[in-house]
Amino acid sequence: MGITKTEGFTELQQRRALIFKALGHPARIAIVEMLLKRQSCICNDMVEELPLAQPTISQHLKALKEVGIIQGEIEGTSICYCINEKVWNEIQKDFGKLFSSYKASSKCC
Amino acid sequence: MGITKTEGFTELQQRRALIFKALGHPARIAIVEMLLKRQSCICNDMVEELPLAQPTISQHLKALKEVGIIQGEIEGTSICYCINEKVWNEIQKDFGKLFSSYKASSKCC
DNA sequence: ATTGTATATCGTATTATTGCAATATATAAA
DNA sequence: TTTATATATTGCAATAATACGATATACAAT
Repeated sequence: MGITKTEGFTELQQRRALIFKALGHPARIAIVEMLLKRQSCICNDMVEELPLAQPTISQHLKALKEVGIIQGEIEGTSICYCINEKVWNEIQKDFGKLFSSYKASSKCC
Repeated sequence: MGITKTEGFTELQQRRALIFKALGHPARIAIVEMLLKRQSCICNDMVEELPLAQPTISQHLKALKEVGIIQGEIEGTSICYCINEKVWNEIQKDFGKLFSSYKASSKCC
């Protein structure tokens, strides 16, 4: 139905899914990569670097902002985006835990 | 348009986006978590544990299999799924690199 | 052969996502 | 005030994703 069922899943599972989903688009990956590379924030630079129209990029920025991965600050006539340190660290920690919980096994496959 | 533009993005950006997207649903997170917890593989167990119908779960398993995160093996009348060790380690490494490339900065925001 | 069990696939209704043109908004500069 | 620049929002068309009933497939047991 296009609608995602949430009942029956834990809060953590839902949160993880939302974060992964937010990063599940090449444009949003590219945006995050830009913000990681230049510690200083950007904005119109993204519109010039990415192969998408300005409204589309604005839309992707909004999606990343909604889950807390990035944040923006007005700076004159432009807007300065950057990684949200707190959220980023939380994600890094949680994903690290998730990925390292794997123990190889010959029990199957 | 519902269709994702790929031209203009690197192979790595696209690969990362596909992995994140594959994990961007609570059911698929739950499936991966089950496979992480029990080293031994599962199958019908997922249908019994998850709050979704069997065809829906089969669909989610397919999505995870398509990006290589999990793999299945026929075992009599049932199918035994498990994490794909090689792919999992690759993802862990790449994501680790991505997340650790962040350097906090007071240059903005 | 028939029955039961386990999965996958098909078809389809519903909703979400993507992309962009047009437009609105806001600030800075002239 | 007018103009230019930077972003966001709206509206919409096209496509993808989600969920599930119905059905197909495959094997095991009787």
